[in-house]
This record gives sequence, C-alpha cells and structure tokens, in this order.
Amino acid sequence: MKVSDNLEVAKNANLQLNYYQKEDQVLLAVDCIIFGFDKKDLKILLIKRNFEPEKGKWSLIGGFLKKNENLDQAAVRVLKTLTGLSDIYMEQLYTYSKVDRDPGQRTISVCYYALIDVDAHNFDGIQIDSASWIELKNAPELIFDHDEMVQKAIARLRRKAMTNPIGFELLPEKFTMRQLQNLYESILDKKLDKRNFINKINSLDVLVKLDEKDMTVSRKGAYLYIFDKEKYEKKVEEDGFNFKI
Amino acid sequence: MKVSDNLEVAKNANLQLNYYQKEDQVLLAVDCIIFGFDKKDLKILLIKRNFEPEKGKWSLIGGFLKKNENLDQAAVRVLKTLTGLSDIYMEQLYTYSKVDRDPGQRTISVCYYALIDVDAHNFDGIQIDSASWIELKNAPELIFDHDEMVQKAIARLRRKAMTNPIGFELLPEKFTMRQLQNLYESILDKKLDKRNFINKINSLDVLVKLDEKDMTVSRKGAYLYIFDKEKYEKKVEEDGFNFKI
DNA sequence: ATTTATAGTGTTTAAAAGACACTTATAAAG
DNA sequence: CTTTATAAGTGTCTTTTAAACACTATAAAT
Repeated sequence: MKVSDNLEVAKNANLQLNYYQKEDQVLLAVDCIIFGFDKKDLKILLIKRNFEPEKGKWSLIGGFLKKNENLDQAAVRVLKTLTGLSDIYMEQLYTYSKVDRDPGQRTISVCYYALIDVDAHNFDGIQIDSASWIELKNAPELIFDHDEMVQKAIARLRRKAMTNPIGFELLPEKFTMRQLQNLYESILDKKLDKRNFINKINSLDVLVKLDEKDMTVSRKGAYLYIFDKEKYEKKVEEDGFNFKI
Repeated sequence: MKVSDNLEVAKNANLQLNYYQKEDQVLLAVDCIIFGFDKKDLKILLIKRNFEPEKGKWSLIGGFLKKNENLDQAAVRVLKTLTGLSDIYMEQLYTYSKVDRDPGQRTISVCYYALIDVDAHNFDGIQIDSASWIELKNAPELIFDHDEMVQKAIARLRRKAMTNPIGFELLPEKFTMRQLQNLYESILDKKLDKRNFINKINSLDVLVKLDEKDMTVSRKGAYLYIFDKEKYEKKVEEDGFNFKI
C-alpha cells in the first residue's frame, strides 16, 4: 500500500466531518522581524540556522502555527520560546506564499515584526546561542524571501512610527530627547534638525519631562523624559488627536 | 483502524521526504473585498451563500489556496471565477486566524481587496446569481469575521487612496472632476471643498484634460479627464514625486 | 428670452514645516 | 581654582501647505 493511498483513505474518512472537501492543506509558518534600538543603531535579531534546509545561513526566527492557537499567539510563542521575551509590541506584516519559497516543503509564511528595547530586557533569556543583534545596515543576506520581509518591515516601521507612538517601544522607559531623535533618524535613515524635532515633539504634548538627568551622555547631562501613555490615549479618545511627526 | 491511526501512518511515511516534521497543516482560504464605485456611491460585492456553513447569509467571495499557486494568484483566480473579471487592481490586506472563526473547519483566511470600475466592466460575467453590489453604508451583517475584514479594508483604502493613485481604478477611464471628488468624498465619508479639491488635483499635474465633455451631468456639461499613468510614473522615478491628496 | 442646474474659477488667511546659530551647564583636566 | 571640552538647550523668520470662502459661465429645455 502506498503512502498516497493511505492518505486518501484517511482524508475520505475525515471529510465526513468537514464542510470543505478535497481542499489542499498547507504548513503555516510564522516568521518574526525583531527590531531593537541600541543607543545609536537600529538592529535586527537574526539566527544562524542549525537545521536543514539552508543550515548555517542567516535567517529570521520563526516557527509553525499550531492547531489550537491563532497567528498572534503563535508569533508571541515563537518570540518567547526563542528569546525568553514576553509582553512585546508585535504586529502582523504580510503573508508570503511563493510556491517554492521554502525548498523543504510548501510553506506559507505569515510575517510579524516586533519592537524591543534592547537595554531594558536582559538577554540571559535568549534560548539560542546562534542569535545575534545585527545592525540593519550591515545585515547579511538572509535565506528564502526573508530579505524581502525585512524590507517590507522597515517600510512599515517607517510609516507607522511617523503616525503612531510605537517608537517608544524601542526605547527605555526613560529617555533623552537626543535618544528619541537618534531613534527617528535611524528609522528614517536621515538627519533631522534638533530644534525642529524638539519643537515638534513638545507640540505633541505627550511626554513628561523628569527632574532626573542622564549624566552619561555629556558633561552637562540631559533631562530624561517618559511617554505618558494615558495622556496620549485620552487625547486620542477625546479630541481625535493624531500623533504625527 | 481509526482514522487518526491511518493518518499517523501516512504522515510518518511521508515525513521522510520533508524537513518540517509533525507540524500541523491548515486550510488556507482567500477572501476578497471587492470595492466598486457607481456614480455616487462606494459599494461592495457580496454573495448570499448557497452552501454550508451559514448557508443563506451574506458573505464576501472566497475560495481556497491550491498547492500550485501563490496567494496573489489564488485571489485573482477567485475573482475571475466568481465575477469573470480579470486585470483588476488587487492587494493583500491581512490574515485572519481566530481558532473558531469558521465553524466548519479550522481555516485561516488571507484577505484581499479589489478595486473595480463598475460601469466599465459589464457584469454578464458574474457567475453567481446571488452576488449583488451593496452600498457600503447599507451593508448587511456578514458571516464569520467578514465584517472585521471590511472595516480593515475601508481603513486601508482610505489611507492608500490619499497617498497613491489607486482611486482611478474605481473610475471609468474618462471621468469628470466632480466624479473624482465624489469618489474621494465616498472613500473618506466627508464633504470636500470643490475649489480646494480641484486646486489640489491640478497641482499634482497627473491628469490630462480632454476637449470632450460629459453632457449627461448638467446643461453646461463637464470636461472629461484621464489619469496619465506614464507621466505619474515618470515623476515618481525622476523627482521622487509623492502623490498626496 | 428666460429659466434652471451644475461647471468652473482665485484670493485671502491660518497653520505647519523648514532653515538657521548661539548660549549654557557641568565634569574633567590641568 | 581656572580652563577646557562636550553635548544640551533654546527662538525666530521664511516658505509651503491647508483651509475658508462666493460668484460667474454655459448650454439645454421651455
């Protein structure tokens, strides 16, 4: 008895239970672009694959959707399993489906991106030795269509960071104006005018300036700020406020 | 011999061929939100399901991904099969995956939206009697998570139409300024100032004003315009031009 | 010739974005 | 203690873009 016959038997028996007959099933992968910001540079977390196919090459982290979870949960699980991190900003990006995108097996990949404050989370939790933070600019070639995914994630991050307060997810809770500006300069990949940037940010009126200073950055030190999420949400709700940089 | 046993045998035999062992497979559906613009109103194409589950209820059109095609191709095929239309603007929107979203069977749905000029395409091609163009504002409740999909599609269309020349996909090749304004008013669901709108559009400098007039709209008649796609693309390439309404 | 319905047309004001340079606070060095 | 070095902090003017606003023009129908 051949494998295919056996599958047919199983399928046919199973189908009595289902409405959608004879449709093809596929493997659903979840791949994650993990962005981190480290003082001056935007980085992504990559791994050197220690399994086939494409063993030894650089890749995004990923996993497979399980029957009893939705995609958001799968993305959270993948991130948690491989980095130990939880309670992280994640967002679905796009679904990739080229027929031969994965030479191992027909696989569709739903891509997510995550934003992490590299400093605040100690990375003892990283479950894989082969994972490294790599500057976006120096990123190596990745397997499959992962480069395409990263490009789309950067475009999304760029757009989204200009219209939503997600940049703060990449910063420590307390940050200086210069850090915030550095972050936006990294995301947009261009220099911004310091005075215009600060005026802009202040006009949004969603930061709280602390008395505390960060003395590591200069002789003079720089005041620390925090993002006032409650205030932001209240403004959105009450005045239809639009975060816009 | 139970079905599950049989499946296990088949699976195990099969796995020698595959890299990714013991991962769950799922059904991948493709659902389409089809937008049409009919003189004054933004509409979507809906069907009354004549099959289980949820037979008799309103739904988006959809189908299932096949082994030998990617998602874009599946979306094109679904649209073609059910409406006879091809060469239509389509774009992937989002992937929906709630565990119990489809009571029939565990199904993940990748959602697309399409933009159609209702007038230009004669709908003799429509393959299903049960399909109807329904004004967005009067749309009935849809099955599963289809309402959520439509909401997201509207949001996407709104954003995208403000920053890309996709609105023209919803209009006849030749259109009046008023039609274009009506379209944007429908998409944004708010009134726009006629003079400001025309000034804005003219400043973009991507329309060609024809000598021809549409005499059906008023005694005076209204000049017809066409979108100059070549000019637009040249501007984008050469000057980094940004379509922005 | 008059009516009627919609097309077509500019200017002024307000708001937002962009360009631009000097002073200040503090720690470290001497 | 004085000097020095370093990045922080701060405002104004100009340009561009968005928004408010109302009358005239055209052609068909009567």
